[in-house]
Amino acid sequence: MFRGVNKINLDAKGRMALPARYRVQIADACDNQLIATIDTETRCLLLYPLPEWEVIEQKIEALPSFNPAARRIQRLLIGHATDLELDANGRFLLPLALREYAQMDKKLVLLGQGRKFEIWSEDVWNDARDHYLADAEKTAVLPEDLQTLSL
Amino acid sequence: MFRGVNKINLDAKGRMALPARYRVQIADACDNQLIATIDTETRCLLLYPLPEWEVIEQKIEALPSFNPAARRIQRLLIGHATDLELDANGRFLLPLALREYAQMDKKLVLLGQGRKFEIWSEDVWNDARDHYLADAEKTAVLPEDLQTLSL
DNA sequence: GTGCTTTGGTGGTAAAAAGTGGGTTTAAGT
DNA sequence: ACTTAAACCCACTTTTTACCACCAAAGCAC
Repeated sequence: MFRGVNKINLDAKGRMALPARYRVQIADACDNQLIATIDTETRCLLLYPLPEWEVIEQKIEALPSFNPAARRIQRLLIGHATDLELDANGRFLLPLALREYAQMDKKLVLLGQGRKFEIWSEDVWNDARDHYLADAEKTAVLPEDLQTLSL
Repeated sequence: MFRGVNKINLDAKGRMALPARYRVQIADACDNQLIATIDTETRCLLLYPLPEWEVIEQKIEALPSFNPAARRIQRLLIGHATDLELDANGRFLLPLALREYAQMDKKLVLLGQGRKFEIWSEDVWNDARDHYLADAEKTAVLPEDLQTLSL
């Protein structure tokens, strides 16, 4: 399970370093084979260990192709999915197209999200985070499970 | 079950010492493996023994990713959750991002809350405490169980 | 009550690891 | 063939973390 916030700098070549504390976990989960794609709801990127992604990809592919919403997801998610590999220093190159989608400049935030990571432009993340903290989604309907969740 | 209020000082590196009276309990509850994350309602932190946290995390992680309220909780709670380990002197390092969220400087308050702890900036805690004492929440509707609770 | 011992809290230091930058080669595309 | 970009490699700088030592306070015994 991946957790936590990490401030990360993108270097001049568009590379980012995976924080060291995740390296062993990544190494034996997927042999440093990662997949990055876009989040369809928000301007951020999703980062999966390859085996984890393959499961999701299969589910997406299995969706009925005559359904417009399904087609949308297929094109966006699978269409933007990119194979990444860590270099000797634990870094990987984020493709320009994905960086542009997520409005990234130098400062990024890597967010552990269980089986995957999210990568945000720091500015975009700060806005989203403040928005969430300000109860923005509270009025939204909560899933049954969540209403009884005891922290 | 964790109980009690403890005044604690943060040192220059952002480390805090776990009060000695909780040490044995923590050691055999979770082998000194703790998780800190943010409280979404208030500017304070939550501190869980790892096994305790994992139960919660699994519930949150299983929520549907296309539900906005679920996404909010996932990003805020799992996104800010950080693994902590006690050093040889019973201290752990609070990540800068969490310290900033909870507006912490030097003086903290550690609050036993059953299966978890809460960590507050002392100033923030004093304000919140006074606020509670001043009946601010009295008009709110009490859950059924609470109405019949006998102290 | 006084002194000694033990335990908890605090601060600092040094070694290791992680992050960062760049240069060179190889591949790819025009 | 030439230009551009990505992969690989090497080296430096900064940060982190593990370890050590000291001080203070509390408890115990005499």
